[in-house]
Amino acid sequence: MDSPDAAKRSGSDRITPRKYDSAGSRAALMSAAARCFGKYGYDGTSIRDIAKAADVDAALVYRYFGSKQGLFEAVAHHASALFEPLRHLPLEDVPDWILRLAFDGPGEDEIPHPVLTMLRSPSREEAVARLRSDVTEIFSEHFARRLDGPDAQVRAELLAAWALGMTLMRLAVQTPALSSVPDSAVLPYVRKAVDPLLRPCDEREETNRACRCGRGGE
Amino acid sequence: MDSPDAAKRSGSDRITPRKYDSAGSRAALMSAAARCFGKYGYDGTSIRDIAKAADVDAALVYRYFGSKQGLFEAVAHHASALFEPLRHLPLEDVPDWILRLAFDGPGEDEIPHPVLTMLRSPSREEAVARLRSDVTEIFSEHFARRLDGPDAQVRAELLAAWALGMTLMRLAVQTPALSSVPDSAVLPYVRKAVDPLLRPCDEREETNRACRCGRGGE
DNA sequence: GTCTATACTGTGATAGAC
DNA sequence: GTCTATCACAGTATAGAC
Repeated sequence: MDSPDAAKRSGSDRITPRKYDSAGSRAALMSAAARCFGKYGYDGTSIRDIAKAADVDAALVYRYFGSKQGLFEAVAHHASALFEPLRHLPLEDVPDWILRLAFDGPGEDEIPHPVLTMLRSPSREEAVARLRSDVTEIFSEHFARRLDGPDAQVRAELLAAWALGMTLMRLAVQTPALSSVPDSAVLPYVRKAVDPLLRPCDEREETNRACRCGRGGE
Repeated sequence: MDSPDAAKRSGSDRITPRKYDSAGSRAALMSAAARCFGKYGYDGTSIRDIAKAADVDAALVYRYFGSKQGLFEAVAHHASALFEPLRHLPLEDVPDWILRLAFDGPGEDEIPHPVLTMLRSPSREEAVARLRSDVTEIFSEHFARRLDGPDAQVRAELLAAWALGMTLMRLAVQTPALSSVPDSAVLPYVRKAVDPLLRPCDEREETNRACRCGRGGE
């Protein structure tokens, strides 16, 4: 944790106080902060941790972001950006999109999934509240209106639950199959499991429903 | 949070250093710790927070549990206890059980869901690792062996993902419908969505389908 | 713009009085 | 068994030198 070369000096020497590159320092801080907050949560990461990971002085956090909270706000992206496409997505594309929602996110070293960051930062109540309102607005309200039949809101939230569960199994629990397998191996099952949620009831056209296994495009 | 009667004195006075009730103090600490760790995570909870919530002196934590980590270990129950019934559960009962897994857990003020506690305590790496190994052992390994057809491990983990997603939508994201509706309103949809994961392929009763996947035995 | 030094608070942990 | 006092340190944050 405190290895001698932790600072990762630029090879030779470094008497000058780094380059004078405010934009670079700012970006480095934000990148490191996103990683740390996502991995260890808000309370589990200190300003010094972030600064060290960014190879930048800790005081710069306060210069550029005012406080630890300010930095968190700056890097805790709204989850709404992830969910936005659902607004105008044809219903038949929803299963595939749900799958990508869970599988497209970066792996481990890159910028972490915003939902994971918020779940791991329960003390940032505003961030959790924002996640709740984002999910509610897009799934429970907007998308539910596009669903025919009863219990539309429940079904819409079950859809979100499905995506959330797969995401966390991959990124947080890191279960062997889901975190290693390509999304193509999961797609058919997601399609079949999500499908009943999108239809009004069970079998409205039992003959036509037949087998979607063979077809389904691609 | 700091109301004058927060201490909840036993009615009249309290000059004596509480009752001499080691078992009671111990239990109060464990109960408060479970709540706090579940709500705010390991790093978001201090020993003094727990002691105050339990109306017990903070030093007793070290007397009874040795350290903060010790207390966490004592209250961070193995998730395996929750999953254990899956081992000998008839396949047709699995959908209902999955639902109860997500809906039976206590609401908000009682002892929180162990999975939520672990997700919110990323710095207790052993706890997270134990959750992973529990899920892996019971779902990916044991239960997957009971599933016919290909991709049994993926399907078993998708089942776990489904339960995890519903649980977190209710307890962490607190989405309006799922966190208020009774489980009976969700049951039919969970049944239909989970069902395809339990069967080898697509159709269950329609035998004359032109499904290219293997045949649905049974 | 960058870094050092430091103030101040909160935290985990311990010793010892009662 | 319970509680007070306290230590050593990590944490956020600020002031100011360079």
